[in-house]
Amino acid sequence: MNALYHCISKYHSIPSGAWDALCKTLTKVEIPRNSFLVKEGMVCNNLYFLEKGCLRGYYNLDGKEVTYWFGFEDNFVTSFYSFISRKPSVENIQALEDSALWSISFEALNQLFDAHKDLERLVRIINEQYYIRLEERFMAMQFKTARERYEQLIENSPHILHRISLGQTASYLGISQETLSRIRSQG
Amino acid sequence: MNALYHCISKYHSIPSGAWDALCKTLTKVEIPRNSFLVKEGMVCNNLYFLEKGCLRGYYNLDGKEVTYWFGFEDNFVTSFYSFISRKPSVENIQALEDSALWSISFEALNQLFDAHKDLERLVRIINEQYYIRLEERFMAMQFKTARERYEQLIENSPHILHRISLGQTASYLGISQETLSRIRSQG
DNA sequence: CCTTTCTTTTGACATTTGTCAAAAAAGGAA
DNA sequence: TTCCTTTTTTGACAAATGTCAAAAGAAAGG
Repeated sequence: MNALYHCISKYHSIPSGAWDALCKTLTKVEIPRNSFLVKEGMVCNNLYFLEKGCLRGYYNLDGKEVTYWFGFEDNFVTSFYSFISRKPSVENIQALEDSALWSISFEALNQLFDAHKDLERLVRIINEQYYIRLEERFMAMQFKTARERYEQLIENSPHILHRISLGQTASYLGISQETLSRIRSQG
Repeated sequence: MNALYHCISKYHSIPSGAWDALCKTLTKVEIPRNSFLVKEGMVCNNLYFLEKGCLRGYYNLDGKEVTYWFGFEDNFVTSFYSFISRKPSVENIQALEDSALWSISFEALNQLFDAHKDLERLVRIINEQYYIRLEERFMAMQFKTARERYEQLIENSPHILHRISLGQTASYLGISQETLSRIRSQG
């Protein structure tokens, strides 16, 4: 759990009592490549911390898989809409590599919030940071060309290019695989 | 402040002590049409609740104004990135109509969080709901055509069409004004 | 090493959307 | 009303990106 502790400390320092309580409720989850953490139609009851491996979030649109999100080491992962609203997920979360995660249920997390104000603050702050990241991606999507978005990806998330296939990267960028292939070969 | 009280009650019920404390720190702000609540380059120190009127968030990209957000009655408004990170805003927030808002500073809000756990919970929950909305818009932007996004706008936010000019609506949808005009005339 | 499968590249062409310029329409002020 | 300004529409054309199909390349298994 060192990775988790190190990760959350960057957002907000946690008293040891709260950390201990958190540790007690965390469950380790290991899933093999290609298996699913969340499937559409099911309520996602857990928030995860990805310790090792790599995941993607995608949904089905007109028979196509649309990837809109990747998770790597030290990322928090969940089907956010489902986890928060307690409604069935519209998305799937799949392991792209053998992965190891720490899991906490919605219920347990909310109980922790009642008991440990610092944990609620931590999550508030993390949510805010994730909001800002989504906002950045949103703006890029709305106002930049395919090539600019690709260049921004090289700049900001080069690890994606190393660990993710071209087709899925293209989907993530909101362009077709062929277009990305052409951009990459200096088209 | 009735509108604010009614609005936040939908998210989380607030004890009267916390509500009183909040009221004491709120300042009323009234700004005329076309004036600015936030200008790029300045740190946005306040979170606002829009009681009356209408605002837009936009930034300048290659000499063009790119509108990516509108605020109406009962919306919370701020330059989120700047408010959270305490760095200069990259965006402008401008009144499209004469507007009335309630304002709270970053500092005052964080002091309230220390004193009233329920207020921090409220904000956490509101943040989560706003995250979900942004996620929806993001997905629409990434994977739907201009026409589909317009139809989704009619469905979800018809008030935008009534109160916002065509050019700004087009920008919000991530398309040119001409394209939106053509879509609207059944192109 | 060979075969099979999956991923990436390439070509030809269609579609969507953007850009520029001008005309038309709508709205405000005197 | 009449003039002036802003917004919206229209046309012609260009650029960006998607789609389909096939070929080339890379990875995996036996």
